Amino acid sequence: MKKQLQPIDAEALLQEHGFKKTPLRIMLLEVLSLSPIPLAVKTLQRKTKKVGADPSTMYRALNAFIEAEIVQAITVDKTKVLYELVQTKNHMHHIVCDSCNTVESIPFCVKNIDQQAINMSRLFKKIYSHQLAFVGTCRKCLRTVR
Amino acid sequence: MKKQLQPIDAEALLQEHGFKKTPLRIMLLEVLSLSPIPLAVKTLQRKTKKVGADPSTMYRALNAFIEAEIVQAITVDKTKVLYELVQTKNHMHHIVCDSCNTVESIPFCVKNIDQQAINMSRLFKKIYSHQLAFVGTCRKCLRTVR
DNA sequence: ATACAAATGCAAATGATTTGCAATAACATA
DNA sequence: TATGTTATTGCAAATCATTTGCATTTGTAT
Ligand SMILES: [Mn+2]
Ligand SMILES: [Mn+2]
Ligand SMILES: [Zn+2]
Ligand SMILES: [Zn+2]
Repeated sequence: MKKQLQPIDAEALLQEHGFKKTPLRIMLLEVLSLSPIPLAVKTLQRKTKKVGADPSTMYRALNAFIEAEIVQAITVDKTKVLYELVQTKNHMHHIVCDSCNTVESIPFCVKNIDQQAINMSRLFKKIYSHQLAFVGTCRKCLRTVR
Repeated sequence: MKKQLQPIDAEALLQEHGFKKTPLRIMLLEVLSLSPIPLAVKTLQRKTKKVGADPSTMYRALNAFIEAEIVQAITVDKTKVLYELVQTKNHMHHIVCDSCNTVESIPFCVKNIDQQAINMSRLFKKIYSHQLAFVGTCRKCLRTVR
């Protein structure tokens, strides 16, 4: 069965975190909540064009959300930053196409992965989180590219 | 037992890849090969100060090495890019301290992790690589910070 | 309706990385 | 060892994403 995306109650979420309910921030959270994949700033700008916000406002909103842990930035490689809502239920990992840069989020996590890492570490004795990203070539690109 | 770091034969490596043996590139590879952790550009600039290279030269060298797959860039979060030699023997994952940003490389990999990801993917049927980074607070910072 | 703080737009600053180009250094080979 | 070819370098300027200062606007509580 396919995962159903629920539009978030953006206004409620903003209120919970003490943010004012502004058009951009509301739309930002809605766009993010309706996306099955993490989105680049450029994409977010395009998708929220209707409320016409300045780039600086966009960045300020995203950083405020990250600070509040409503949103997380995932960095796939050194040139690509993507934003997604923090999903407390099931955290996500990602697969990136090395050809078209398509990103797929998958609710995947190896059990005990953190503990295994700890066991191998000299410097750490506790881990709070981890980020795992896969790189491959998506089916579409496999057809296209050679 | 502690992992022994072998200084690499930088000149041979450069030759194998058809690079000219210049002072900066030789020292860059030596510095990277002697570091137990991936290094930031600033650190590399400091550690290769003796050969006095322009930043643009440093970046050109690093990008050439990445292109040649001698070096890989790992991106821990959206503001931090680190470089390390590609270790064909045992690929690395990383643990980052959320306080002091210390990075530790660990030769750790969950078996079959790629296949498990594939099984959950709609868009991909093959994965070439993955990057896994852990975040915690290192022992030193646990003592220091509160 | 008023008052205050948060959020915004705009322009300018920042900072890391890249690029064009002329000068230089490395390397092959004569 | 001298010479020619090409990769590599330094420098300055360009680029690009992101951040910041500040005056103005907007949201919200009273
Ligand atoms: Mn996980
Ligand atoms: Mn691995
Ligand atoms: Zn693709
Ligand atoms: Zn630390």
